[in-house]
Amino acid sequence: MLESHARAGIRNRLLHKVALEDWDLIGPHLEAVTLKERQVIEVPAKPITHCYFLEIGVASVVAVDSEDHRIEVGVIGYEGITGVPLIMGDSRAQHSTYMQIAGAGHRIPADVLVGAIAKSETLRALMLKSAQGFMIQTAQTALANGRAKLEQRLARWLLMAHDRMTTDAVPLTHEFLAVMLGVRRAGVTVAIHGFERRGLVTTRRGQLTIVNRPGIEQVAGSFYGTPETELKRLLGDSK
Amino acid sequence: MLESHARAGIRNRLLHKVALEDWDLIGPHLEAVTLKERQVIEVPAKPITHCYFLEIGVASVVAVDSEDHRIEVGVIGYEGITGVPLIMGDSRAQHSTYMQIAGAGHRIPADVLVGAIAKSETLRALMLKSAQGFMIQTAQTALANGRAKLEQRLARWLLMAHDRMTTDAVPLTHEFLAVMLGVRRAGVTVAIHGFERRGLVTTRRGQLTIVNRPGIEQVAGSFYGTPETELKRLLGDSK
DNA sequence: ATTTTTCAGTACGGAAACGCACCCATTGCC
DNA sequence: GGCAATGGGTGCGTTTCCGTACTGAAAAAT
Repeated sequence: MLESHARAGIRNRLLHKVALEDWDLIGPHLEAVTLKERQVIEVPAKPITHCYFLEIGVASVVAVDSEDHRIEVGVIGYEGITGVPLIMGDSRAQHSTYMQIAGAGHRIPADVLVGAIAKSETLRALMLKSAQGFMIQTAQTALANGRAKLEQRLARWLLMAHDRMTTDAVPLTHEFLAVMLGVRRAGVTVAIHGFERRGLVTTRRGQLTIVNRPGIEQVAGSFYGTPETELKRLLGDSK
Repeated sequence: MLESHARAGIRNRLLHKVALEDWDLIGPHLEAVTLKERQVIEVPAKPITHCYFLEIGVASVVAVDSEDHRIEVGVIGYEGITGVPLIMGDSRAQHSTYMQIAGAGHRIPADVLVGAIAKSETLRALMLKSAQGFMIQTAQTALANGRAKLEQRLARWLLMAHDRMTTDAVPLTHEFLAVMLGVRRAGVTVAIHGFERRGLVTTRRGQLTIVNRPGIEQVAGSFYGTPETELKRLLGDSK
């Protein structure tokens, strides 16, 4: 549980934006948690038990179909909340959600959040805008998947992860990057080499460090940026 | 405006599900409209003026970026409503929305719908579930764009359009199919030939007729079906 | 310290789709 | 009926990425 005065230490942008009047609905029910790499947060078709306000780390939302095709449809970090379907009135997870980069945050029981959203119009509006932000991200992912080259998609992903991290070191294997982008592992390896050669990143086994972010942004081009800009608009760019 | 007793003639599934108690918020404000091919419904970054409950026809929601890359992220027909961002508390359109297949329906002024959603919890829940359904569709599109072959994506699109049509004739040029799928026009032409050779469709200039739907479903495989199943679950399969 | 596992590097043939470009057929228009 | 515009068919070289698979290096396990 999180005391009212503890709000100052909150890094999660969404929690930050919870109105003072709404805080009693949320704050007392938050449970601080640490989240390991690959820790499962939601399983497709299973009820959502908790929603996570991340402080640190990156969660990956991955769509899976009946033939086991899978691809990431969005990432969630300190800017948002997991369990979007819950906000939409659906108690079940549609996608697989798990920590891609270990972190920490606060979680709230699903039923508490649902109740809070039902009670407070302002809280509901906030959550809905966050969900809308995620929707935009998913749409942009659809665009990138359909039209961007592997290299551009990789750049986009690195930038989105970087936005949600406090260091430049991305602790991920090529294998996992490949799963998220829906491409071959070897394809990722080759693309990273290209980045390395151009001085955009450095690599170590199981880790990649962002060296030249503007350079990566240039590679991603217009495939990166829209969801980020739109989220700022939705949640207000003030602070 | 639509009289209360006229509800029986409504084909739109969402309107159908509007509770009797909520009907006064909606019904009196509906305006019957016919919608031509390519008629614009929403323009990116512009305010949404009306939401459309389609009866007939198919609307296409297309994501566009600053470098003019574009791809369809979802379709809307008699099962839903346009203007999803409005339901999420956002007054501006994120994507380009226009009629892909001409039709008709009822529209409601944006502010009226927003007001109605604010007033009625049940109406809000209904609209949110519809939005959630669209979100699932977008996620599935991201999956298909990333992992499916052109042929599978084409099959998927045809099935989704067919679901929303009353005939088997899809009045579309290869050019437009190509835009929606984010591929070359010539690529669509070749893929359609393949379908034709296998007796799945027949074609005429500017038109394609679905002959063997099960065959097309087989081509699409698991890339088709999830959003459809989930929408049924969300809106209840009763009736 | 040795074994086992995981991860990254690399290669190669092939499939899928692209960019471009040209031509013909159908349709709409004056 | 003749002309312009639109839509469809086709070809070709090229790019991108896949499937598969083998290897060595680094890390983890015993």
